[in-house]
Amino acid sequence: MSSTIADKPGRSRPAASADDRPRAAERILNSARDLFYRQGIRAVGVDEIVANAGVTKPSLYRSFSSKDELAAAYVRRYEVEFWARFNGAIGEDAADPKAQLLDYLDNLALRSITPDYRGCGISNTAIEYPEPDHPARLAGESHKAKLRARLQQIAVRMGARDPELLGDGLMLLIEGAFASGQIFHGPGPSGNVARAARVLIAAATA
Amino acid sequence: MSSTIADKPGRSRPAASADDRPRAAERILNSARDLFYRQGIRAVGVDEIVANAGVTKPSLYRSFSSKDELAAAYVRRYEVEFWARFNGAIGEDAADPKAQLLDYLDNLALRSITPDYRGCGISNTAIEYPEPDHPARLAGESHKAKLRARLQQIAVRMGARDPELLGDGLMLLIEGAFASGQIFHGPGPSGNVARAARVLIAAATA
DNA sequence: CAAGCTACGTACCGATCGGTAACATTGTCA
DNA sequence: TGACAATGTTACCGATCGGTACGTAGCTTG
Repeated sequence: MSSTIADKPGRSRPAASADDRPRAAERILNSARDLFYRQGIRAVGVDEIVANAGVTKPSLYRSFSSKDELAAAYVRRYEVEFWARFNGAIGEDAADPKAQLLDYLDNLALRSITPDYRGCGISNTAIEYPEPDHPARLAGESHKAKLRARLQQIAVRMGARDPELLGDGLMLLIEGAFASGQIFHGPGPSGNVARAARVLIAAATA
Repeated sequence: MSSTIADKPGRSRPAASADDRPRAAERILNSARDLFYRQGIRAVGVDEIVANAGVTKPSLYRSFSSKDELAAAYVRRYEVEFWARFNGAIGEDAADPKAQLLDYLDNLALRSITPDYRGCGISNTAIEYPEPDHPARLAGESHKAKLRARLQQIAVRMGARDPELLGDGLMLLIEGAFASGQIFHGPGPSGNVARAARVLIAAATA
């Protein structure tokens, strides 16, 4: 996958040390994931990342060529987690895509009204980095294009008259929940994302 | 309004110079508005702001106590511009709130698919500053609460059966357009925001 | 054992960050 | 003319930024 992360070195197990604690690169990416998601990428310095990971700075730059590349690795990893959750709720061969999508949205609604909710790490990253050639943004754009296509495909399987319109409507609701979920304190508009989607789906498939 | 900005000093016109060029505080806020919106707040240094404004750093700190306060002033100013646009499309006493809201959304759809679209400066700011007591975030949260209430009020006037649900659905679509409009390159999901809203409104008022 | 390699740490770099102190200049008004 | 408000000028501060040169511990293999 990502050539940025050191994979099997010479032969057999290198096993960093006698203990089986994860290798530096993985600890760094774990640390970056938490800090980037919670505070934003620009708000977190590389010193904080390595301190939180229990490693030192050169270890970071041996596995990642720059902070920008680490941010891109963070986005790619976030995408894996996203699809795990999404596909966990909505199987590719779902018998009832509508019910499964609404399951996902119910879950999103619940998460989005928790106090420390921070929305989608990928959307947030794209907002932090408008430069069109930033590696993290490029990874994020590719992910969002996949999600849009996937929602359109689900709309087809739900029998929508205009699948592009329904897919985009669902995409807007989801992105809206990502954003407003981290702006409102108590239960905000994102708490109604599943209900709004239900209305949209019903109207689009009636 | 904002006590951060120097307002009428002694009496009559102070008029900084013989020329009628805007005062330093206003030039700085103009400069910050453009740079913050286009690049994000954390990405822009105060040196760049003052250079772009044609003033010097001490002038900035005479009118704004910190960069964070300047960011808050930027949000408040952005809010004024937002309501000018919104209320320009949707009068408080609109005869046909549905048509006027769809007008606004048509316009939003058009803007959101332009190449350099950067979404809502206030949403972006809230995403950049998750700290709950940051002055710019506080100003942004207050604005979004007002917008939510306004959309709910419009939903009432449209005769929605469940105005909170319709208002929140519209809010999610709008925030979704803000976000995805700056993620997708060509025409993305945000291009369908007005159509999706039309479907939602029709179903909610049928 | 000694070479060689991998994985890591110590210490440091120049640049930039937000912010300030002290003083000079200009225009307005009384 | 003299006080005042507003801005510019210059130089500086400590902190933090992303990034790196270089040394070293420990395992593996001849």
